[in-house]
Amino acid sequence: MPKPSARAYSRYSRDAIELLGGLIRAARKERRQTAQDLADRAGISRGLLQRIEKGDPKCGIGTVFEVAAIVGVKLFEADEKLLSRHLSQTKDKLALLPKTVRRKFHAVRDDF
Amino acid sequence: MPKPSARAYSRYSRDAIELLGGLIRAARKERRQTAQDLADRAGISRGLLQRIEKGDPKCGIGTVFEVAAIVGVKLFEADEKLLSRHLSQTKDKLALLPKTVRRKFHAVRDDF
DNA sequence: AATTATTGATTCATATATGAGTCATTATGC
DNA sequence: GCATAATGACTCATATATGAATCAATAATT
Repeated sequence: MPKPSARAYSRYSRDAIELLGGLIRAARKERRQTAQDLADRAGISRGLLQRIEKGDPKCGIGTVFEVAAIVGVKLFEADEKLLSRHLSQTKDKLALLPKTVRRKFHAVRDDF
Repeated sequence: MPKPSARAYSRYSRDAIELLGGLIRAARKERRQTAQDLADRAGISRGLLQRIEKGDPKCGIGTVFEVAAIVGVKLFEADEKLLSRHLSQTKDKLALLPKTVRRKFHAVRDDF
């Protein structure tokens, strides 16, 4: 019997996660760094690092980003300064947007 | 008594995650989409979406990326085609790198 | 102004990710 | 070729993320 129901992920998401993991692994090896060593630096277990590098969608985004940062893989192609600037810009933008959104249609009238 | 020990995240990681969450929230509002509606589409609870948009590091990377994809936030600033190409390139590169790395130094001689 | 939808912030039970450990395999350095 | 370190693939116990539900506050429509 197949497992009841895991979560479903789109192709795009899976590719992106797998790519991120692959980039991490490549970067680690280029630095000639051991999996155990990187895991230690990131404060995680070697097993978890293995799943991250393999592209497991069920890893905490915090740990993944942390590991990526350590080996120098950037998700936004932005350095620290640019990143925080972009961050505050986004916050400003959010402040302008309406605080709550309202669906345009109350219900679909299909009874005619 | 302060909580024993949560995990630590670097400034960069926190900023990156918070930025991603903010981009998601901004994109959702621009589409005039309800939090509940987006959560439904992503197959997650509204509470989890809330944490994602707020930038909680402890969310599964799969769910975060999935939500981002739904509202059109591009990871790696790459569309679907570019992403899969980059992915296979990385795989090729990994095939070339040494399968295991070896630490250069067995131990640090500090006994002199 | 009144009504109603949306959101943010909780709490709690439960599903599940993570750490620790083991084992077999393989590559590396000598 | 040998010794050994690194890796991949498991298992299991436990910490923790997630879903469900609720409530108050606030914004948006009529």
